[in-house]
Amino acid sequence: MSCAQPYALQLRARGYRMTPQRLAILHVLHHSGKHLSPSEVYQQACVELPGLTETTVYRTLEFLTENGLARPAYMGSGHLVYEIAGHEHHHLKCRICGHEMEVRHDLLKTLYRQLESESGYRLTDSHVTFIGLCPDCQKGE
Amino acid sequence: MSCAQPYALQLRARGYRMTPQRLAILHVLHHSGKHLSPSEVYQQACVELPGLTETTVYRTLEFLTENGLARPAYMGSGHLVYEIAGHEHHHLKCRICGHEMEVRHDLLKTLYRQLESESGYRLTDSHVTFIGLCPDCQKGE
DNA sequence: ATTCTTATTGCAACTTTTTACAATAGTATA
DNA sequence: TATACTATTGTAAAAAGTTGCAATAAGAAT
Ligand SMILES: [Mn+2]
Ligand SMILES: [Mn+2]
Ligand SMILES: [Zn+2]
Ligand SMILES: [Zn+2]
Repeated sequence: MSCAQPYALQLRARGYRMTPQRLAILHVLHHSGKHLSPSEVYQQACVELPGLTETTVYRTLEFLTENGLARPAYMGSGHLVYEIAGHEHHHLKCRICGHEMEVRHDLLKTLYRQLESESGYRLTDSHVTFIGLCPDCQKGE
Repeated sequence: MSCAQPYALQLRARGYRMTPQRLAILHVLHHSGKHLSPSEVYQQACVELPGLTETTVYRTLEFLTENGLARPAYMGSGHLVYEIAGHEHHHLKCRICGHEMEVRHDLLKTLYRQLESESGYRLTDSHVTFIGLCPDCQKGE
């Protein structure tokens, strides 16, 4: 529960409240380190906070996303997964074995600048997942 | 219905069948040109083919995706939308007004090569959506 | 034209996700 | 510490999306 303080402050600064539900969900995301589906978040957070509902989990994940504490990732499974918002990164996933690796955001910096100057948009966010064949799975082709 | 021939051939070459359901759905995607949700596809295709079911629409959109005739896009709404698979492109969307524009795939070519050499993966696909503020919406900031 | 194989569909049941609204409970203020 | 304000939650119902299976029909073979 020691991870709570900074999150509480961030929320309060924006006029929102820290609640046992948000705390439990943040705790799960913070200590898991992995990508979790809403259902996985629900199951794990329920242990810490019995009575938590799935509705609240969905709402909270969206809320945390909007406030920069969580990040959704569309990994091609057709369903969103979530992770705690630490360093900004993207994903590269093997379409055969499912192996995932992170893509540093600075690899996209040049592209970002190029896009901004071409389009006139100011980029603030992106959903980026690359899919391919990992070195192992390329051998079996 | 004149758009059907090439699609039918592509499917048959892979051992699959062309059906009135697939034809109606392809027809909708082909002539819409826009991104459509499964529900929009269902409603429009139903006009051409009464009796079509939503189950079939979901299954067909996934089938067409796997076979390269349709492409899903995750536009940040939390729901997938689909479009006919023409030229390869990505998307840039304004988080305020929702305005969308296309991003040419060749802008990502350099990044693709860099990623492949860094990771050892062979890239085959990607889900890429950029989000930001369009020129108009930047003024109101 | 008829038969055969099996890919594809519709149906019904199920799971996942969203929504509306009244009850609850953070937190600021006195 | 008690009070007031309203953000947040749980409940129940609806909507969106998935799955298993028996019936159907596309297309190849005869
Ligand atoms: Mn990640
Ligand atoms: Mn598009
Ligand atoms: Zn692999
Ligand atoms: Zn805009």
